[in-house]
Amino acid sequence: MPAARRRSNSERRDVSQGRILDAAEALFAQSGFNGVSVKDIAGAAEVDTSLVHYYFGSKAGLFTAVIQRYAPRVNQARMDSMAAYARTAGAGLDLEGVLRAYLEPAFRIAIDGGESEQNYMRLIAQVSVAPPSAMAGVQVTAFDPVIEAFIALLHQARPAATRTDLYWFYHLLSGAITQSWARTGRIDRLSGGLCRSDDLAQILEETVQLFAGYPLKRRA
Amino acid sequence: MPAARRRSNSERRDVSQGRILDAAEALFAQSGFNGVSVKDIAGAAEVDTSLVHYYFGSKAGLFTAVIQRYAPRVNQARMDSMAAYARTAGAGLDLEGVLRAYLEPAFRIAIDGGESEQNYMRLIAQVSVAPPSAMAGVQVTAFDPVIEAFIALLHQARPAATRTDLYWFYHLLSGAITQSWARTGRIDRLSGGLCRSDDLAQILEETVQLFAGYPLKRRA
DNA sequence: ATTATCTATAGATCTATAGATAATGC
DNA sequence: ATTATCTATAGATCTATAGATAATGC
Repeated sequence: MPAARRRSNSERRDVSQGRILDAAEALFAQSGFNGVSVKDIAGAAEVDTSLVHYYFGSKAGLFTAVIQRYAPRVNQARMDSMAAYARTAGAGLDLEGVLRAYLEPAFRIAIDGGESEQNYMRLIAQVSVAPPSAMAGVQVTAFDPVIEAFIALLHQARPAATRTDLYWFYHLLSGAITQSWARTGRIDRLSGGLCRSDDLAQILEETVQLFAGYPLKRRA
Repeated sequence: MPAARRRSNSERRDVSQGRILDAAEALFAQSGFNGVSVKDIAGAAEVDTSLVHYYFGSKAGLFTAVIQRYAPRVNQARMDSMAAYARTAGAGLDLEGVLRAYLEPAFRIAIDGGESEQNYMRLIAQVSVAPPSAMAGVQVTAFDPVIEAFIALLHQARPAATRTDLYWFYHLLSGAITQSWARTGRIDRLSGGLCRSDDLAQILEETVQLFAGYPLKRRA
């Protein structure tokens, strides 16, 4: 039996913060901001309650830290994917390609990632439909710049569409995605098992096919 | 000044229950089940806290009562609308018509109704994406039978589609609707005011147009 | 006599902090 | 010396109920 290894302060810090963030992410995703206590989170993370306040200041601060943890990774993956597609497709850029370039990275992170990434997506889904007051007043604006880039690409794929069209299109698309991230099991129950809400690869295809069919052009 | 009118017990009961349900609906929609206290609700309803327990037993019981209040009205309106459409359209039944027959009634209730109806829709939206544990364990199954009827009509409009196709279609549609009921103001901010998330009449049109364009037929 | 409403409070829980202790840092 | 962790607790708040009072019912 080896002697207990000496851990540096930054190691201890990282480990504790990571445990707290993982536990908070899972519990917030499961029960919402107000459905979980700091004590619950500390218990799940196997640290003391006071340590949560030591590192994150307040419960709201912890919530914000959870939300912000993977945002840069998701944003970067989307930006890279859209840039790569725009480059390869050139003038042949189309709606299906743009949709796939935007949607695929986040789905890939959820599919390839572990529970943590999936809890994160579920949490983002809830925050997306909740009024700010329900979730510690956290507005999710971290993804906004990437959405602007996505809208710009959509415009290239459908030059005749108005900006209003494009934003409504995004509104409906984001709703469909939110529903999928949430993984409530509702469609499993309704369909009698034909569809599985955790089959993200399938959902990605369904989403692309449905939304790629839209003319995105103002009716008379 | 007239003498204080004598109110019957059933009147007093209805008034108090109604005030409590209205207040609960508004506050739950704004802050979620766990973001609101019974005291908050009683205060907004201008009744005593203990009256809430007298009429609804528990906070969870009140939440369930709120959810169930308008469900029959929404269900009945949808069933009537779909039956009427199936009758008039006959063999000429198409996807756009089916979508409109299913979607229009709930939108109409929200558009023609007051704040209460709109708060209700917002609450349904949140419950739809929340795991059961986040919302007093309330699963929304009240609408399930009507969804089955909708799926059956969809099948008539797209006979070649598989049941799996139809359920995925419903999954994505319900996400879009949920996002719209939630009225988060997000699309208003993103679009710089071009789109308004409380313009339900417009959203109904956008939703019908987008989803009616889908071939709903298995790809190769 | 029954139903609706109010008063008062039990008992649990929650967020947050002050201050002590135990590690690592250098 | 500084940073991480633990102990103990303040002070607020929360759900729920027991029991009293004030209405209506008949």
